Amino acid sequence: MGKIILTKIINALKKLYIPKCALNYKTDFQLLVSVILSAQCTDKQVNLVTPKLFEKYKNINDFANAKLSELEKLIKSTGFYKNKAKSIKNAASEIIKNYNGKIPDKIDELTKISGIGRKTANVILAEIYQKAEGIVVDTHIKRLSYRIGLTKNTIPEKIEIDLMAVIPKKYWIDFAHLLISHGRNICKARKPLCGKCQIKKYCQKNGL
DNA sequence: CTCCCGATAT
DNA sequence: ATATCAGGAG
Repeated sequence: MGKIILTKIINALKKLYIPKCALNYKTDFQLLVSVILSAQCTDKQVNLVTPKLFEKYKNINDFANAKLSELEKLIKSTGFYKNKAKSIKNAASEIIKNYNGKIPDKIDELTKISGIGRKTANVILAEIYQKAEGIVVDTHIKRLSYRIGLTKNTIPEKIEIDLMAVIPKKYWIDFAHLLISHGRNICKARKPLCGKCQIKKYCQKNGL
């Protein structure tokens, strides 16, 4: 599986999807909040709770001063709500305290913040700063990368290293968006629609 | 490795 | 009834 195949896959997917984030947000910190909420939860479900959430908490200071019980109530339907509420409040406080309220633009600084891991940090860098220090590896990218044959690893950090080795850096951000779209629409976790798959000929499973 | 955890599809 | 969803911490 070389870089030439990767380019073909990316070009084929570009004809099907617009490489774009599906989370609804207006400010940088709203994006950060949405990404934390999206852990083990669909973007659709996140977009259902954020309008009321961002109405109550207007900015990073509001989130830093939020009452956990109130925050939990508003994000409950996204699951893991106690952890997520703490993560959001903590991220707001740490960014105000250590970064003067501005979200860091380096992955090492982002992942130091409790509640922000490698996947969340990669999304934040891509969305806010159009910058890629790594590649987003979420559940879709993990699944599709394995099925297509881009990696034999199952640990996200190792998958990320494998992907960085074969994907030209200028495609890192689009690659993640495109694979996630294809994962949602065709290459589903439970019942993949291989008969409708437009990149089947590049896939190691090739319809199975 | 386990725990966190609600909504939806199968 | 069970698997899955733009995961992360201990």
